[in-house]
Amino acid sequence: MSFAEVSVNSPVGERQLFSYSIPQGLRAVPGSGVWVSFGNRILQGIVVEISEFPSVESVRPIESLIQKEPLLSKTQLELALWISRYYFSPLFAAIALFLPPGFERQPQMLLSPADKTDSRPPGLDEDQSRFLEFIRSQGPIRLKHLEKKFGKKAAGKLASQLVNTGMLIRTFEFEPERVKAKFEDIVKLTISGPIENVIEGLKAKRAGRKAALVTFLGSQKKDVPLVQVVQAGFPRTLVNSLKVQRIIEVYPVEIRREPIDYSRINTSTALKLTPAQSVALSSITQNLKSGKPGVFVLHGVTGSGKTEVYLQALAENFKMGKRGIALVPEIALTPQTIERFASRFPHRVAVLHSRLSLGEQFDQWRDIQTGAYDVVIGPRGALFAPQPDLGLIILDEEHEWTYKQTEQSPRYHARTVALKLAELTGATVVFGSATPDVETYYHAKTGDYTLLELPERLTPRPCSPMPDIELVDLRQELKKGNRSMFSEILRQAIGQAVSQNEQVILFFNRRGSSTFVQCRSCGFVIKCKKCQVPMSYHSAEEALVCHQCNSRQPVPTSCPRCFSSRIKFLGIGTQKLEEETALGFPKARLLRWDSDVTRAKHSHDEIMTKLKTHQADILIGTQMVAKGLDLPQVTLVGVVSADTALNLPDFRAGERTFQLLSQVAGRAGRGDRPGHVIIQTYSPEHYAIQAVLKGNYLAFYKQEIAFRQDLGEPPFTRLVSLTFTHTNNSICKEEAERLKSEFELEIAKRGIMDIKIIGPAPAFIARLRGRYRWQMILRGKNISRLLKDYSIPSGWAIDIDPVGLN
DNA sequence: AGCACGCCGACT
DNA sequence: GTCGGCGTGCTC
Repeated sequence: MSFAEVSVNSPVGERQLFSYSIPQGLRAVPGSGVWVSFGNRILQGIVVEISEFPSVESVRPIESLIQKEPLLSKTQLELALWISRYYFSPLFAAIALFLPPGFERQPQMLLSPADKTDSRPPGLDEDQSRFLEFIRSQGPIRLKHLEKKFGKKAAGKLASQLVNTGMLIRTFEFEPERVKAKFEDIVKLTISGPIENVIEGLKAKRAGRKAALVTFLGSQKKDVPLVQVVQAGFPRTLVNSLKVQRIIEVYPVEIRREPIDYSRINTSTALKLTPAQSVALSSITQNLKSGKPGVFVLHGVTGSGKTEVYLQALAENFKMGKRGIALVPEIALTPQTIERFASRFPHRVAVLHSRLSLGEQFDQWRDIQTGAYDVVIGPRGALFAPQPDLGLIILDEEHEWTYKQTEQSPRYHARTVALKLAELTGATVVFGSATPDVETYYHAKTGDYTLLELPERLTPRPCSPMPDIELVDLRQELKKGNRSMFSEILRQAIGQAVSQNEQVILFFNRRGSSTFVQCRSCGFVIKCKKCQVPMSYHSAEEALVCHQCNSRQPVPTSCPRCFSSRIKFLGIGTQKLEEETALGFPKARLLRWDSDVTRAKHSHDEIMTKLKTHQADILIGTQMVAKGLDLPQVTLVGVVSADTALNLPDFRAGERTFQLLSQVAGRAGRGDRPGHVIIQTYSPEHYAIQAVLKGNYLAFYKQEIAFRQDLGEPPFTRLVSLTFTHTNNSICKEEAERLKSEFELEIAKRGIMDIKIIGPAPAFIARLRGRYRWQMILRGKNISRLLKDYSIPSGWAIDIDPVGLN
């Protein structure tokens, strides 16, 4: 007798596995999806292991298998267990990453009347009677519907009262299956002997249309889908009557919903590589051949041909009978990349992302599992595709923060998980970027990863060198009395570009823009005296708050450094920028692009089309415009204020600024006219901005890594962020402080030396959806020693190796 | 999540 | 005295 240890789809706190007996004849193996009873409900679960002895005395049996084949492979299960341990996430949440799209189904409570009689039992109050009568008139009904009619709280209460008195019966049912395989009817001729005989026979019976249909079918090389038959003008009834006559047969065939439209894509072949590309490719290929895991950092500026290296490495990988996964930061912004993959490997590229219909996702997933695709491309979640024989994992633009999942547990980083997956499968990993993450580059420098450099920009057109970049010191502009958002230089450049029928991008970083306070005369930013982090303005309190130590100070009326009274919140948004641009350049056609605009589903494509067909002259936008736009007619990029990202209370602010500005700069001069970039800033001397000016990653890296070492930030330490949320601010604060002292006690008890607790303080996003948020950061080399065997109290969200401000 | 158990305030 | 508020703990 053996038992199944099952991870159930229910928030079960500390307990991760539950033992169930395996009924005779039921083939449950690790990875099997099962239905199990749990409390009074039936839930989905995944068998994690088979054990000789159950963990408790009395166990219940597995109800049934969800499907015959296991849903997770051994490797996937192992990776899920690792993710759950490393990121302190519930096991099922980690397992769910690997499940087919639409798999998860929640149980729903169903209420039905206990008897058919219309008897009115005594002792019911008005609400109860009304509730009961309603259900009796409707028949069995979902609690969800009743909640809509009676209110969530009232419905739940009335339901349990009436169940307890025996008036109602409570059962559970599952949401209907959300996706199914799609079938298509195919028409097939089933005649023996020469087709002419049949046609003649039909004609003799004056069945001209039937004869025509048979002729049509006979003229086709293959069996014909019913839709095509109907399209050709043969009515369905005609097909049916031929079917009755046994002249044809209609059979269903499962069809693939394929998201890539190949009708618009031309096949491409491998390009000739530059010497640097060849070196990079051959060292990746060598590793592929060795079958050992290896990690490469492909560092190359925009346009240096990283994608070509990916494509040829994938081709080498296929030659060895292996498959690959290629991750991109955001699918919506990388249609060109997908097209390049699809044109090189026609019908061998799968895409997986949430914008596909569930049906498309499901079909892609299943076809990937059967080995139909040589490469899967998608955002971070594509890493969990059931790609067999994995040999190569690519992360394009590996520095992008979208690779970190932040909103939902497990808060994993695709880069970290990719390394673990490679370790388990023996796959080769390639991290590509023009501005590698400082931590990644550090590992490359110290020899943990292999560094591959692509120094030169490929110049297919005779004159498209790197754009020239110009800094504008906004303090000087103010001295000259220019208070507008445009410096004189930028204003002139925009005017000139527009008059020459060229396109302009104005980049404006809105995030956190209204939270810090800066002197517009000398550029001084008010920072916390203890933490040296920019302080955030809180309008509710009329105060400046440090988001690291929670210290406060009043909003000053004059600059503490130069005593100017022009001290301001930098609270300008894209809308205001749009207004000012419209006023300054009345003839130019403007287009605004930020998250407010692109929330609508197809607006992205609309904007791209408008830009490509030059229906707009000036594009105004936030971070989105920095990525992946390949617009040859853009000659000028203006960065309205480079300082917003620089002044976020985050140690990665400098890195973020460097990455963003480098990316934005790369948008200019992609056509045959040279590009020009103008960056407006109050801190022109800042090393991150200076490095952008010189286009020198290494200079930035050296400075940044020195700072990280001095301040004891990653990669020299590790961070863990803990956030507690509550509707009541003081309860929230209290709990945060309670956990801090608990940690301090634990640190002392375990004798750990090098952990620093930062905070607790209100999180950068101090209030979200009506709930207050308090945060504390653990920083140190040995955080795992503290968190090992430590159970995080409920209500806390834990983020291991956090990125950005949350 | 759902549900039971259990302990304190406003009612017959 | 009781009904019911929601805090805590359990589900193989």
